[in-house]
Amino acid sequence: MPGNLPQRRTVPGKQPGRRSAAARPGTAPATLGEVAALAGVAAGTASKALNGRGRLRPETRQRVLAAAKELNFHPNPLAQGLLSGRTWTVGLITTDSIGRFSIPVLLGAEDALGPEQISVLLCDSRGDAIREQHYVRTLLARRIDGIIVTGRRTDPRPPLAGSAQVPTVYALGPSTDPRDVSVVADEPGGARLAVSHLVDSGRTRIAHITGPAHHHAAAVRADHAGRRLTESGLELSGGRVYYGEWTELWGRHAAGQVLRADPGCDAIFCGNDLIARGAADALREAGVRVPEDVALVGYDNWEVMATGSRPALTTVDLSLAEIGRIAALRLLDAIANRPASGVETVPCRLVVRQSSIA
Amino acid sequence: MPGNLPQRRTVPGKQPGRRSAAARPGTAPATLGEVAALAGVAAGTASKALNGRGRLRPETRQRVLAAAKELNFHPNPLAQGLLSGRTWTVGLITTDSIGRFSIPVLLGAEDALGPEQISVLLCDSRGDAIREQHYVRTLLARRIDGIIVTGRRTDPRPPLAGSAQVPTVYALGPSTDPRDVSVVADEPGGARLAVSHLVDSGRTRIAHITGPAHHHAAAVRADHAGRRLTESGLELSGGRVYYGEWTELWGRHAAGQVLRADPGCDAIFCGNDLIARGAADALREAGVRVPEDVALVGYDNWEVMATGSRPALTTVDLSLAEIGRIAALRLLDAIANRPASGVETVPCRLVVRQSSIA
DNA sequence: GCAGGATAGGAAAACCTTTTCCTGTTTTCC
DNA sequence: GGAAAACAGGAAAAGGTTTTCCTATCCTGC
Repeated sequence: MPGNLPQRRTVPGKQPGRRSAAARPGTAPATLGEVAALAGVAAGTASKALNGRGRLRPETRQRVLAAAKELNFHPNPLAQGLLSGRTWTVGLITTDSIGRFSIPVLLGAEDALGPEQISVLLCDSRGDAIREQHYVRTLLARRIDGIIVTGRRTDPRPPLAGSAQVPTVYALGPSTDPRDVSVVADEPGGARLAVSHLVDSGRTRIAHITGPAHHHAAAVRADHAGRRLTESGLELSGGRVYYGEWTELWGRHAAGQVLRADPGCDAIFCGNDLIARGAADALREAGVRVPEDVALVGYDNWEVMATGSRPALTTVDLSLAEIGRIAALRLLDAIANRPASGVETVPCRLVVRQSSIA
Repeated sequence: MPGNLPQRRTVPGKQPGRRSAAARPGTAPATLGEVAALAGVAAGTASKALNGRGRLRPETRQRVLAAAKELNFHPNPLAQGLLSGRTWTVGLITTDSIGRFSIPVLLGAEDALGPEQISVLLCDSRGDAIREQHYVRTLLARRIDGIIVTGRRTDPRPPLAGSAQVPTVYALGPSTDPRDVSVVADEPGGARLAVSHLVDSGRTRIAHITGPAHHHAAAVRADHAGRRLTESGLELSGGRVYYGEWTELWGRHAAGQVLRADPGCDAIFCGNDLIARGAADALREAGVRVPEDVALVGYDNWEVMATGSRPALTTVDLSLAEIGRIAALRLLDAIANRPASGVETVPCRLVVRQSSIA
């Protein structure tokens, strides 16, 4: 009974099947030389046939192609990389361990990189500068072709130390260095979208509850929400922005404050979906109907939160996948020596659900 | 007009700075030859010095080390890989686009792989078998050292097609083939943990609300919750398991059903945190106090859900990071030709919060 | 019949590192 | 003082692919 060995087999050299790793019966991947031998040509010729270069008889080319197919040949990317200086790999460094924001960005990036046969190495710095440095070094040592930096905050961040050695693009949170390439959400536009929606549906006493004032996202959204109100000749309900936390708890508290400050308030724009959800709960429990009495708009379009809320939340979608996709395109540009710089903005999208339908 | 071609130009050699990719002034990474030249030795000798092999005078070794440091030398992993047949890269294929389950697994795996200098290539199949096949082929073509397969479901899944060619470990959702290596959560133990907690705190009329009966997780949790009750001489409140959806909506509905079926019910064990959260809301709105009147235990420890709930949820943590870590260790074993097989179980952990504290 | 061009494909270098083998040189011991 | 052993480091091959250069064949036109 052969093939019944206890699977040891380290044996690097000697044997024809020499890869020590995948010791399964699985044949070691075919090499170009083997393809060439089967087709009866030289290795160089086989390379030309497979890559469509050089001058070959169609017949010869076919023979090589057939041999390659028969042996299930795939060129060893390590050898290719050694010559071309490219690895067809990019690193994605994120500070967002939960993945709430970075995963959609990653998926979008993959969509753009996949057709280029580029894979993504995911590195989670967990918000730790030391880990980030470590990952940058690791990625550089691996000779990756480029780096995408992302995170869960939209605040500008200092450039990646060491990123001068390789094309780098910042997604969602821009670099503080204007010479870097950054792709971010159109936060001002998102805030205007939300407020416009409320104003257009006839609301006039609109409050704004949001996260910590020192968070870029909170500040920008509040700023532009205010401006948009002013443009319609309106003022913030309660006369101020309710800054706090990005939590449901704060949403509940703040909704109460809003109602006390302005019992006639007919809409609340919340800085994120958690806050909006908290507000929805507090309003319902205070006997205020949503959306009939008070319309509610959130931000982020965090599906499970927005659809789990009662009622389901109208909210601003950051188009994270699109941000990732465009970041990847810019990275491809930089890799191909078409460098750019500056901040590119991706529009947000309003997703209308029950919480704002009058 | 030469050099003005429509961008074909691969141009490997010729120029001193030959890497077309990182065209920044950033110097191309130093090669071993350059280090050797600076140290005044042959390349082979430099290699020995840096890798601690061969017989060298300490002085020579130091000279090489110093040169390497000065040039910031890192060996080109492509050349190393070409020789060793390893890429120090593993693929992680997930079906969980949201990342709720796969990201913690990934982080745990990274913790185990990092010290081995192994990086993770993330591939999101988005639950599509075609994409999955595509990714497997891509990973194999890249000569990755191994694959970890994970997802958001705990149901056994068919083995990865083509995985015979490379060490593979299944995390969270096991392979249906018992010869494969799988690392899963101890679902029976988790369910028992939850019920034991309720029983130990004096609850006797315990209901169970969970997801679809055809989901492995729902079935197993329900089964073992029931057994644990039987062991204490108790029966399910309502006399049956409330199967439904993994949603808050179902949690709210079902909580109402539970109360109608057994007004004396004093605890509900829910199949996940969304359901538990829905139940918490429904109970509160029905004037039932949690945990005083009815204790509540969820499952999954989805932080934002469990802590956002009123009251915060006691819940079963799947130890996802630990599952990822162990899966990575098993993969390292397989890569090092210490193959194993079968399903390994990782204990769950009860996280106690307000919803169950009497 | 032959010069010269077009064609087809082979040979070899290059990429970078590791490892094996081998050659000098120094030391040790009698 | 000389033989053998120990030591230090160089030379070269290997690994798989791509590209460049070169040779051999076949035409074409005279």
